[in-house]
Amino acid sequence: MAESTTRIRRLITDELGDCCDEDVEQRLAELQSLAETAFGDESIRPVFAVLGNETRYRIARALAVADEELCVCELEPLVDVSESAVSHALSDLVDAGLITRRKEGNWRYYTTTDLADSLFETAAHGETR
Amino acid sequence: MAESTTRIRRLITDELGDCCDEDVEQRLAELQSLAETAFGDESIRPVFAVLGNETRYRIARALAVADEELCVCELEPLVDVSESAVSHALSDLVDAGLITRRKEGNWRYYTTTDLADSLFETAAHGETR
DNA sequence: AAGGTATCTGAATCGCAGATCATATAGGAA
DNA sequence: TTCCTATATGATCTGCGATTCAGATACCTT
Repeated sequence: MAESTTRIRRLITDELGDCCDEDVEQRLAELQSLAETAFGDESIRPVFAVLGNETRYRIARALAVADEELCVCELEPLVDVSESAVSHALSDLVDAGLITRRKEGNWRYYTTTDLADSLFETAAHGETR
Repeated sequence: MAESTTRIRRLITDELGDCCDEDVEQRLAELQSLAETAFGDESIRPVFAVLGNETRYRIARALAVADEELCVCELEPLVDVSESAVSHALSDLVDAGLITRRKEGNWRYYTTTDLADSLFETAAHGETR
């Protein structure tokens, strides 16, 4: 603790020309409050992690681009992994809230959720609004 | 090839009641075209992968929430890893286009790009527009 | 110049994520 | 029921990613 604040103190000194203990306390308190705001809900992080994998990304992208539901056997030729891997990937995507599953007989039809669609759209042009 | 189309053929038969070779060819061509559209630009995937890691996610979130630039020594207390790990994480975030670096003397100031801000915003309410 | 500071970078380690294989489940047809 | 099909799940293994350590770099002060 004592050691961890020395850089912060020097930083404040550089920025303001001077620095007292109170300044350090205040900056640390600000950072603490920042952390609470920023890390309060980390439920979105797994969504990014799921889309970071090539197999899952490709499946999600294919479902987003397709204007219809696709079933497993249609997705399999699009990625270069086993059928089992596709199934695992689909489960992960469903768990992350990025796609939905619909059963019909032996076939399972998948499509993207609004979350996935909006993330891809945002990522595509990279601007807010 | 011959074996990989049998499920597709059965699927089309189930869906349309009948299926000829031409139907299979057409569906496969559609999937091929879908793949080209969906996978044409995968430059965004690393962005998701970068944000999937807790350390990098937290740093990016902190910078997004802060209404000012932050330097490394202010970010370090927010994550529970070594200073070196923070530096690695920052490099990865810069490479992904999620944050920018500004030098000032010995201090490096970081802030988020529009891409990061819009991705967090989109992820937050999970809808397009 | 020399010494100190903040940060970065490369090498090495280690744990976990992502793949496959084998098996389980569930629905349909006979 | 029994057999086949499509998909899911569990176990296992292996390569890669995330971290740390050690050293390098760049900037400032004296």
